[in-house]
Amino acid sequence: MQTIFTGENMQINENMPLYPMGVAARLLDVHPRTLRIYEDEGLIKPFRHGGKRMFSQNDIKWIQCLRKLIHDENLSIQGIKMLLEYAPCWKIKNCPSQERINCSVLKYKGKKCWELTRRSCEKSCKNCEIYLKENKE
Amino acid sequence: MQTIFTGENMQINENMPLYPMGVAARLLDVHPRTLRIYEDEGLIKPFRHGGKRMFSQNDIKWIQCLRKLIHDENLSIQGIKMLLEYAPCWKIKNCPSQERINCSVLKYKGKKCWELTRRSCEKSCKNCEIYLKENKE
DNA sequence: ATAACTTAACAGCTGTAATTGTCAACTCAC
DNA sequence: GTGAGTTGACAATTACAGCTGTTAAGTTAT
Repeated sequence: MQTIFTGENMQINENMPLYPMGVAARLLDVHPRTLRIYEDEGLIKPFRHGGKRMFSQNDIKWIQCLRKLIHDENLSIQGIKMLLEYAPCWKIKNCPSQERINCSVLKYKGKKCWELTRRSCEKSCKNCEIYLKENKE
Repeated sequence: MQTIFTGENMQINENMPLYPMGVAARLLDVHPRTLRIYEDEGLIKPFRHGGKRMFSQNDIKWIQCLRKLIHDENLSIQGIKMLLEYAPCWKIKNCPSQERINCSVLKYKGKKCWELTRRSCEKSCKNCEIYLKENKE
């Protein structure tokens, strides 16, 4: 059984590309088509393994946020795209603090954080005010 | 013939409450109901003369912007409301400069400028970078 | 007191954005 | 080379936000 992880002693984290399209769609209870549309719109940027999309746990959580914005907050996709040019996602969503803890997207600072390479994002978040606040105790 | 303007030697300007509901609706080619909905949503704030709404020329122009955002840019009302918390209207619309000149909303700086009392808005706009840029020659 | 407007509050209509469905062609593991 | 799952590109469906229509009651001007 070969895995796509080639690293040695790699620890599992939220940014690893774990789920192929079908699994991600089932986890989110949406049609795979929907996820492809989100990608076309630039709202998500899953990894690619060969030609195939691979979704991380953070991708899943971000997509859950997206769907809340669309369905609970009545934002249009176009509106979300514009909002993301002015504010990072956690400001837009304004999740209650309970929910914030579960939403790891919040730990990353900057616009369109999911578009950053995970590695650089992971490094810089140590200095992120949100990250520090969430982890001070 | 009594007018609602009590001032002496008042000059006509874009912020005067000139149009009652029916006229405004006809100017904008929408149902009066629609304008009341915009107000309920907090997107416009027409003057009141007694109980009756009175719309200024700037109100009309701002509503035209609103309708473009909704119909041409596919923003939801909820999306516009959220966007206005992060950026002034002219940044959201990103009108071509030709259009900007016609849209006097652009001359006023600050969030939700149409919610400010016109008087204070008029005063502060002299220092507004946008206003200065538009009027430097 | 009449006419022409307004108001708020109900419900009904409609366009379309968001989502789903289907297809043939392809990758890849075993 | 078979099966399970993917890809992109077509179209069909559907849920609902935005808008309109209608009503009865209230102003205001003449």
